[in-house]
Amino acid sequence: MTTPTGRPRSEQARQAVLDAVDDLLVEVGYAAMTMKNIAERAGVGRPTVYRWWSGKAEILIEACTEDAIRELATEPQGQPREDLDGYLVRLGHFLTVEPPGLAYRALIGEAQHDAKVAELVRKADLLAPPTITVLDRVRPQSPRMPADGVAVAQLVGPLLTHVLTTGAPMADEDLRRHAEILLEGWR
Amino acid sequence: MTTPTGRPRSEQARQAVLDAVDDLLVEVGYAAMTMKNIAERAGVGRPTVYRWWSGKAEILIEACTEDAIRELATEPQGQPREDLDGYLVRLGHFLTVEPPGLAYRALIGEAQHDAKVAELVRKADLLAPPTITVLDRVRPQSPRMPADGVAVAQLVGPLLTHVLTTGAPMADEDLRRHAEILLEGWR
Amino acid sequence: MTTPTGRPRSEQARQAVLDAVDDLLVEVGYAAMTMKNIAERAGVGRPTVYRWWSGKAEILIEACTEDAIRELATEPQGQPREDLDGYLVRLGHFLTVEPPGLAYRALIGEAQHDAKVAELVRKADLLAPPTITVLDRVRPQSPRMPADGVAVAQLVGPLLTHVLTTGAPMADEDLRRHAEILLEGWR
Amino acid sequence: MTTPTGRPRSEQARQAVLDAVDDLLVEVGYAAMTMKNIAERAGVGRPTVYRWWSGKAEILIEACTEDAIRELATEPQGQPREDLDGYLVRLGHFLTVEPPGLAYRALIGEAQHDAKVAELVRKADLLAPPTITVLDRVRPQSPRMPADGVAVAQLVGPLLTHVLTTGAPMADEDLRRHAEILLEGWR
DNA sequence: TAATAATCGAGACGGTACGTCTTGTCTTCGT
DNA sequence: ACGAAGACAAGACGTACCGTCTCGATTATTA
Repeated sequence: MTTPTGRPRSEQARQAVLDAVDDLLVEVGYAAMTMKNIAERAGVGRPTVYRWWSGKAEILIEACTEDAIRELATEPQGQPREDLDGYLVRLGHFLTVEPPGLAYRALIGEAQHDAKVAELVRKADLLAPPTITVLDRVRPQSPRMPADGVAVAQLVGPLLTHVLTTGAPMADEDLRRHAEILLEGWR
Repeated sequence: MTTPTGRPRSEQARQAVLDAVDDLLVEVGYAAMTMKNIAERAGVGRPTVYRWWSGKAEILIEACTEDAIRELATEPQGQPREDLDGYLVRLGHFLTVEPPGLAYRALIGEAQHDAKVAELVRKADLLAPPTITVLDRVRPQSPRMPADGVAVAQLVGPLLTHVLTTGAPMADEDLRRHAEILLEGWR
Repeated sequence: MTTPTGRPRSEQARQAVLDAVDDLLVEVGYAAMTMKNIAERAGVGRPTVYRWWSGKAEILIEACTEDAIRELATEPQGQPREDLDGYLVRLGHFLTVEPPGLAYRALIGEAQHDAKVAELVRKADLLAPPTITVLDRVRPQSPRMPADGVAVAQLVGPLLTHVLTTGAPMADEDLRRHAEILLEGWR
Repeated sequence: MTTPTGRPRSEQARQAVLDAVDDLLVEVGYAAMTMKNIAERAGVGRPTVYRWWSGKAEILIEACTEDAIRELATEPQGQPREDLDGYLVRLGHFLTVEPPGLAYRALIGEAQHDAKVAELVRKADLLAPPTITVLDRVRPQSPRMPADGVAVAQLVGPLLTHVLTTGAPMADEDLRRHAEILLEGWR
């Protein structure tokens, strides 16, 4: 066992960087966010940022992971269709309006250009936990629902794809139709 | 009416740029591809590139659009499930191995950071035409299949999402399961 | 023969950089002068500075060489002693007050740390030409005056050394004494 | 009167720093010597270095002052010319080959950029003591030799200037000529 | 024999210059 | 008028060192 020596990491600096990234994402967007202005906004030296994160993607994923899970929690509804439906509407809003959702999209985007970010996104697998929570509610009425991996993809894939390729959420009506068909297929 | 005077645009230069982009995408990837090295690789002045395209995304979309549609065409199979299934396998390969597929993913990625690219991607809507072709084949046996927009999303969304978030295609077995459930839901 | 192609070097940018260095040397001194603030002061991109000069020493030597020769020119005096004496006083002032003289000292200083600068300083040999001009005037009365290299060193060496090690010029009285002794030794 | 309490200064740390500076000067040169690598080389914390010295120049002057005086001591020769001559050859070697001599040149160089270092160099006045020792030997035969300040400058100035501006010592032949002329002037 | 206090090595901190890179524009000459 | 070549201003990149700070641990002196 080695006792760490030297000055300990400043939790204040860490939090300032995470907050700065949150703010900048909203204010200027992912593309215009640079390691330089993150450091300046956080009131932190640039090397301090590089000491703990290798790029803006890594900071962003740390900044938004917890938020995402919390924000996607939904109350159980009476009916399976309402459960799925409500969740999809919630998710559509998350991905097109809320900062952590926009951050997640930016990260998926970056992942297509950078293998390191791809690995981070793959590991974070942000949507799986809240989606599985919802799926578990409808599982009793859906005996043919496939394994989690496939079921999650079936539920959120169409919506996520639509958002990523058009920038807009699917119409509520279409989401309802989608949920209905899936439930039918899983029955 | 103005008859253009002076030296006309060089078709040779245009083609050299498109070829350079194709090559560079494979050799160095989207991120490392710059307007500078595109121009150098094409043996063309940088201003010539900027004169006709506004950025690498625009060049790329011009370079790969036609290819995509052609490469995703599939032969009709005997059974609906085999039609969908074969197409999905083909699409998985396209998105993870073939250059136009990788280019499309890169463009979707860039679209998350750049509204102008998002617009290009939205307009190109690369996957819809070949997907609709396939859907039309199974439509007779799928009376409850929703409108094209939703149906396309339901079919390819789970796969595309999986590729974009993990970098790998879905397992063939999972694709089969997915097609089966959808057909059930559409029946 | 190769005709140079592309946009030619901007003489305006070159002059702006040389002027900026002159100004900054006076305003903030050699140590605080950086490639960054030279570029900013000149209203020029940093790469433009690096394209033509490798460091501030190289810019400075280009900026002050011509000035130096011109500023050290002295009128012939009636007497040999007055010729040497007047020149030494002039040189003391040059080295302790005038910008090109301060620049030259800074360059000699830098030369002790950087072999490349040392080479530049060696080649410029700023003091030799004006000093030889003066020596030529007293040569008729100084038959034993040694070769230029040694004579220049004997005349200006004591003063330059004094300035470099104390920052101040030698007292006029001491300069007079020095010139007198040298003339005696050369007679 | 206050007797200092607390842990006393570590003489071991002080010596380690001085040794590290000596080594680094030879190994990497003055320019590449940083407070950081001095501390690392000495196996000492950076604040410990800053606690006792304000910069590398200050350390260097402490590290080499004593050496210089000792190393420049020369045996009395029979003849005045041989006394001066031998000393000048010795000094040329000192300034171009021996570490303390190189350190002294580096300090004179730094002094042109930094007033604080200039003050240190001015106070150390490294060459005066050994030079005066030699001058005293020839004073009996040199009734017109001026005051120490001027005489020292006259003797070593030409050589030091030559070394500082060219990096090389003067030719032995030229040194001999120089000494001869000075003695003539002082007679 | 404690308590006190200044030192020590280690290393993170905010700051800033470094020299390189790419961006998109411009200028020049040749086609 | 368009082509290539390449210089231009701008500014982010990631690294290095600066001098300061905050640690826990050590080492004398003082009480």
